[in-house]
Order: sequence, then C-alpha cells, then structure tokens
Amino acid sequence: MEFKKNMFYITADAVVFTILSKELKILLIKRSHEPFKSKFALPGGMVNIDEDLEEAAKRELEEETGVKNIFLKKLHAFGEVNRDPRGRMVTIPFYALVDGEKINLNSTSGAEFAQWFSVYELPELAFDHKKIVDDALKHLRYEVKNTNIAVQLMPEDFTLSELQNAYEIIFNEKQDKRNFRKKIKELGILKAIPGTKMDGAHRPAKLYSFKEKGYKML
Amino acid sequence: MEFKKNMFYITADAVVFTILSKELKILLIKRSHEPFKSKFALPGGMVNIDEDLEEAAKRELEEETGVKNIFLKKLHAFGEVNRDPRGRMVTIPFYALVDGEKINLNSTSGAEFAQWFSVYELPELAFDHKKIVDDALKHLRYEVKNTNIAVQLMPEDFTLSELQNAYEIIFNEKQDKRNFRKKIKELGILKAIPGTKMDGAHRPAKLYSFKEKGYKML
DNA sequence: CCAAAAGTGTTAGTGATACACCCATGT
DNA sequence: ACATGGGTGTATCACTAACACTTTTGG
Repeated sequence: MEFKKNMFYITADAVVFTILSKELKILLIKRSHEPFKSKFALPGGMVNIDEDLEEAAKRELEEETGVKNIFLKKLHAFGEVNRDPRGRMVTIPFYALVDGEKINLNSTSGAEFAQWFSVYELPELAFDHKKIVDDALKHLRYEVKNTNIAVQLMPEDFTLSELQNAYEIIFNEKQDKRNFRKKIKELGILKAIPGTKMDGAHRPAKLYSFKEKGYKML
Repeated sequence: MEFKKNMFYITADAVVFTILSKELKILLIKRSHEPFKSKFALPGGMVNIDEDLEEAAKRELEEETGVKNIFLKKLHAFGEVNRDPRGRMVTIPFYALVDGEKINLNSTSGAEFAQWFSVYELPELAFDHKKIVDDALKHLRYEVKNTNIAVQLMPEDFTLSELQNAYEIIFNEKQDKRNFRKKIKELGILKAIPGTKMDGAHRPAKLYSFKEKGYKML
C-alpha cells in the first residue's frame, strides 16, 4: 500500500483481552513489514471509506481471530502527527473481551501470526500501541467494576470461584472470598444453574450463569 | 471547500462548558452554510494534515472565542459513514471548561456567530452533535467528581458558596451546605485567601483558591 | 483420615446523609 | 431591628473491610 502525504488514514485497532492460564492477556501480532518490522502490534487495519468504525474493527478482528460477534467498546482516538512514519494515521482503538477458550488463533489469515501476551509482561510495541493498551486496561477495569461486561470473559456456566479468579486477575489483587460472594449476590446479576463442577479431590462447586447477557450498568 | 468521495476528513469539535447566570452552558455556533444551514452546531473544524488533534481543537476555539490556553479533554470519536452528507467525516470531539467571565464572544471571526445555551434547553443541533454533547456532559460530571477540573470553571478567588453553586449547577441538584464544606475541606485542595467578598447586605464570605492548578485525580 | 477447595455471618470501621442555629453585615 | 446569606457540629445510616471455621469430595 502506498500512502499520500496530504491525506488522512483511519485505522481501527483492537485491544483484545482474555483470561488464559490464570493471566490477563491481550492479543498481539508480529509485524512482517516495515515500519516496526518484527515488532509486536495490536491487531487492526485500515477503515474502508464506506464502513463504520466499529464495523471495521469487527471485520479486522474476525480476520485475525476467526471469532464473530465480538463485544467492542470505543476508546479515545490517537492521532499525533508523527505516530506513523508512512503518513497521517489516526487510529480509533477499541477494546474487546473474549472467552479465550473460544478463540482459535490458527485461523489467522495472512503471513503475520497472532499470539497472547500477559498484560504485565508485554514485549516492546510498535507505534504508540503501548499507550493504547494502557488506556484500554484503565477502561476495562472501570467497566468491570461498573457494568456487567464480565459476561464477555466468562463461559456460559461457571463457579463463583472462577468468577472471583477472573476479578483477581483483572485487578491484579486478591479479593476476600466472603465479601466477594456477598457483593455479587447483592447485585443480583447471577442465577444458579442445576449442576455442579468437580475439579479435583474436594467439594464440588455450584454452577452459576449471568441472568442477562446484554451490556448493562450496575 | 470541496470534498472528495474517497477521502477521510478529520474534524475537531469542542463542547465548551461554562457557568453563566447560574446555568451550565455550552457554546454553539449558528451555521451559515449548508448542510444544516441556520441550525446550531458545535464550534470546530477541519484538522490540518500537519497538526495534532488537540492543537486543531485549540486553534479552532481560539478563533471562535478569542481565548487561549483552554483546558481540553478528548472524547470518543464519532465516525458513522453518513454523519455528514458532504463526505466521510470523522470527528474527534473535545470538551473544554472555561470561566465564562473571561470569554468575549464578540471576537468571533467570520460570519457565523457564537452563543451560549443552557445544556438543559438546547436548540436542535446539526449532524450528530447532540450525541457528542451528551457524551461530553457525562464525562464532565465524572471528572468534576473525581478530579480537580473545577479549577477551570472558577475564577482565581471564590467563596465556598460560589463553588457549591457551581457543583449544584453541573449536577443539577441541591447539595447540603455543611456536608459540601466538610467534603471539600477534607480533600484539601483549597487554600484560604486573606480577603473577603461582599455581595449584598449580609456577612462577608471568606475567599478561597485552589492550591494546585494542574489536572489531578483526587 | 487427610488434603483441598467450597461454602457461610458477624463485627468494626469508614464514609455519606440528614439536620438547625448563630454570625456579620447593610439598610 | 430585620433581612440576608455565611458559617459551624453531631447523630444516624449504609457500605466496606477484616476475619475462621465447617462441609463435601477423592484418594
């Protein structure tokens, strides 16, 4: 692709969060071209002229991860003059939350390859993508506290310990078991599900599910 | 200006808040051209190709209001395909807070004229500017609660009642005088200033000032 | 019977809310 | 002296944080 010097280009990048192996991870792609060749960067790409911003982010993500119906939230635009040496790029980043078990990275199209990284052990990132990740993490934490987006990170049924684990990983701090359960029950966003889950030699845990799957302020 | 169909255009619009005559107001401009001719819209305009987004917003605002050094915060981009009939416009809105007394609207350049409107009695707005205003108001309230941006709305010295007034206007609800003063004092962001302010036949009020003028989380 | 995670209540502390009277001034 | 907004403290309530033992299972 060739870039003109007197034109704006709009890209939509995505910070895709998931929880895998008890860590909060984001999806990164190793760049196969200059600039920042062989550095890691956020998945994303050019917005087409006849495409909404969110549509573009969804399309790019689907191409990268093979996952449809991804939940996306807009972040602040980044548009410094020299953030990309090729031309005047303004990026509208989004952040997404997915259940890592459902993603199949092998379906990646093109020569680049995608990989999960712990948010606490990121490689050096291309462009100003580090700033975007920081912004996304801030927003993620805010929304996990104040909305029911955790829905997006959890499987259909889960135990209270699994949910607590997810919170601890996102906020990077231990929570008190009794207080956590009390708070969650008061919120009234979960419903008990008939079965139980066994996971080793100990008492089986009751299963729960979110009452509502739609985005909702608490 | 002529718009090409296969190009993105970036605009920076500003939602400028102030408090005037005991009301929370924003600055709007009556459009003198199509589309939306003679409707009101947010001040703003095209970002130049060699200009940062915030720089552009500052420049536009200075042209419209004659005020420099305006405090700006970025909002979410709006970029729906058909939000502007002339072409593919993506706007990066900002919101700004100013002390209304310092602004001189007569310095408006060009044929359009600027005017303050109460946020609770807005005229019909051009484009999707109503959505932008709503987003800005939400962010304003969040930040007034959690940061010291109120600095931007107040004159150098002020009385506690004046500050309380500003809060009541922004949140559109009465506050308890004693609780308000207690909370503010506990935050420790104000310092007492020697003089007093008289304003009618009653006890004069002590003057206060913000200790720090920079943006700060509380 | 031992190990390991599930499950369950109470107490203390902290911050938010509600509320009423005296003070200093100009007229 | 009176009208007007300035200034002050206390008691209650709601929410948050700290904390330990019993239960159920597999091995």
